[in-house]
Amino acid sequence: MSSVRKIANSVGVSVATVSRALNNHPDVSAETRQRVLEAARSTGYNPSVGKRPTNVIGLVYPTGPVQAGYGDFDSLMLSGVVRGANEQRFDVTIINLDRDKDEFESYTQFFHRKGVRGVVIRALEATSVLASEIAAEGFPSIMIADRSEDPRVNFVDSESKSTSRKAVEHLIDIGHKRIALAIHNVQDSDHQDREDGYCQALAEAGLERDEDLTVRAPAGPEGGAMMLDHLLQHEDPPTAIFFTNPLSTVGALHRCLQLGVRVPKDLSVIGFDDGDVRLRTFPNFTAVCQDAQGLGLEAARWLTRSLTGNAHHSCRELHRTTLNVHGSTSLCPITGVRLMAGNQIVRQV
Amino acid sequence: MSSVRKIANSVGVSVATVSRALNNHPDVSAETRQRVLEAARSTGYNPSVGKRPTNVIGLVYPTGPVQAGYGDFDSLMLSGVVRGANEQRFDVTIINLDRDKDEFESYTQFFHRKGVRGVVIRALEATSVLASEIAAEGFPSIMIADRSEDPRVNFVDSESKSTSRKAVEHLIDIGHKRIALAIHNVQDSDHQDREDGYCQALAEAGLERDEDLTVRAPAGPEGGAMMLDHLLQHEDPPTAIFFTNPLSTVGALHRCLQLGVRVPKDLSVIGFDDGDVRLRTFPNFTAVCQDAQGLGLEAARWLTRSLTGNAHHSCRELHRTTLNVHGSTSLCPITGVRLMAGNQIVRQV
DNA sequence: TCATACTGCCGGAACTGTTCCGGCTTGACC
DNA sequence: GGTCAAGCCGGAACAGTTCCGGCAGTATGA
Repeated sequence: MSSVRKIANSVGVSVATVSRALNNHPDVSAETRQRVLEAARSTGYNPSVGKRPTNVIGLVYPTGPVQAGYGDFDSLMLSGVVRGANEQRFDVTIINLDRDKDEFESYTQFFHRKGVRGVVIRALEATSVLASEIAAEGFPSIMIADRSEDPRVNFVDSESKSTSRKAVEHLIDIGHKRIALAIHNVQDSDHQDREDGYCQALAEAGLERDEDLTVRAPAGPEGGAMMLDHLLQHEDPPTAIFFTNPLSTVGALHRCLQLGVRVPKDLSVIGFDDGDVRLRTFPNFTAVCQDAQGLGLEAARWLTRSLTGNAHHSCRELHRTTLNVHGSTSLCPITGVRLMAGNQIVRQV
Repeated sequence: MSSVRKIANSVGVSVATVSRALNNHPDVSAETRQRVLEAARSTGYNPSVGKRPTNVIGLVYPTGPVQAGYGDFDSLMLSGVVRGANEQRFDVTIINLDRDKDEFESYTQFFHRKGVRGVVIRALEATSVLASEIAAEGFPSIMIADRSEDPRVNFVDSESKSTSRKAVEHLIDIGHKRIALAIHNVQDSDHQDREDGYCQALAEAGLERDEDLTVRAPAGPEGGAMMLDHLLQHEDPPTAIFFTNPLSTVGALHRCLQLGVRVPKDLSVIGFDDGDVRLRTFPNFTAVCQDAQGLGLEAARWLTRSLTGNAHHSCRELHRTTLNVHGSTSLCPITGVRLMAGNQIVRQV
């Protein structure tokens, strides 16, 4: 077991200096600090008050305080993390990196100062680099809601390709042939998955993909409405649309009600959901659902098991998503709906 | 400053015994433990590793791991708590009481073991007693999203009476006279406030309250639909309804779309919202909005300021709510809508 | 030129709290 | 009455942090 005194001996300084170096106090020369940190890293130093190891994991938000605006997702994920940590009697502390992590401090050093033995990293945009850096230091960590090419990075992510495919297959099964894809215009692995699932289902059924039936817009209700308008203005409009974002789906369904497009009689709609959004719209929409709570649960469970010694080496898990069928999908209509100038609706074969 | 050695001296035992008593180890007699705990309480003992006080507050969930199912509320509140704690550079750790609090352990003792200097208590059902007990021990604490008669209890709660009143006044201003109240059938201070606001607005305008226009049902979409049906079956149905729960409002709006009742042309609806639910329905509904994030922010801000010495004595704050007008309210129709047998809609004067 | 003062860096010691080990007392049992 | 076990407690050794003072090097001023 490593301790400040051991490190002090091996480096040839006093325990006071070791403590200062570890806690980022100014009164240490850069050269001494480096030697101490190196010794701490190589001996796997883990601070402990008294003797008891402190059973706390951190939930790390990379950018500022926890962001709102992700709907239920964060709440559910947090709930899962807390439950997962519970199983091994761990507590959860919320850490935000950019508040008081010193620039010259290593992640390991920082997390030790915070008194956590491991961290769950909430993936936002471009968190992958961060996760790689932390993993490279060897600090126990797992990223949640994103994946990484880096083999050292542990993660739990949603796998939405197969369910996206299943969603489109569902539409094909009930007779739809012109199926549109309305996608968030950001290129990440998640959205690539959804597009891939869409393509696979079409190919499998022997349907040609019509590039005109793929539209992109920012996530959000306005984007959803815009994409709907655009698709319905096509001279041979789709009879079904697959939206890859919850709020886009909401916007599109609202727009349908405004225009008088009857869902699902005139048009079938499948969306995405993280939480309960699909149950708030009219009609409730058929959706590919991510299990946000399950992600949190698995991540925290793996991390705490790994810390208590009873876990496998790495975790690179793709969590399954489910297709929940509600009232926004039904048999392909004989007459499709087309949107004309002046927001006029015409039904045509 | 109090320490284990001071306490050991004053009680007349060894530091080892003090530590054991404080940490709930078995090898201490009940009598000794009592004397130690009493000394710790009276001297305001606060454990510290080394010298530095640990700047962490706890977010306490009384029953088990954090519950999902409150929609955005918890996510937003948490976000607020973290931001509020940020200002004084505090961290937040999530604590669930019924996991590892020993039965014979005081709350103070438990929280010290967890290493937090103060707690924010998330009010669920009947948390008021808990908050009183913690306050009685003198541990720094504040309850969030509920209020208490106990003068020792600090809290931040929503004040929904005045805005409920404003909501009903809004309906009266645009010509409505028969305004119904659809309320969650649980009697707590919060719902009492909403009912009081309703009554005050009616009284102020010289309108008689019709008891037939008050209905109660469980919170949730089904309850909302039931209440809507019941009200519209009245021989002299209301032209506007005030719902005091977000999900009830959702259910009622869905039911309107099913029945062909046009909102707001046939019927005006005002609901409640904690987060973004009002923006998910069609039409988006006019709502009395609680600022969940603001509650969290204020609570954590007060607590951390109080802990760092720059705060007033107690906090008994009622946070303001706001009336957000959306598309579910408009001028009182000349012909009202009545629901007949067989779900037939008739319009009558 | 030399005394003085300041700054950067570090060590000793004193402080915080926890746990191991051993000892004392008490009571039960053969 | 001897023995054993359990309950309770103290000493000491452990964990890490911080205060205070010292040492060296450098700048400053008479």
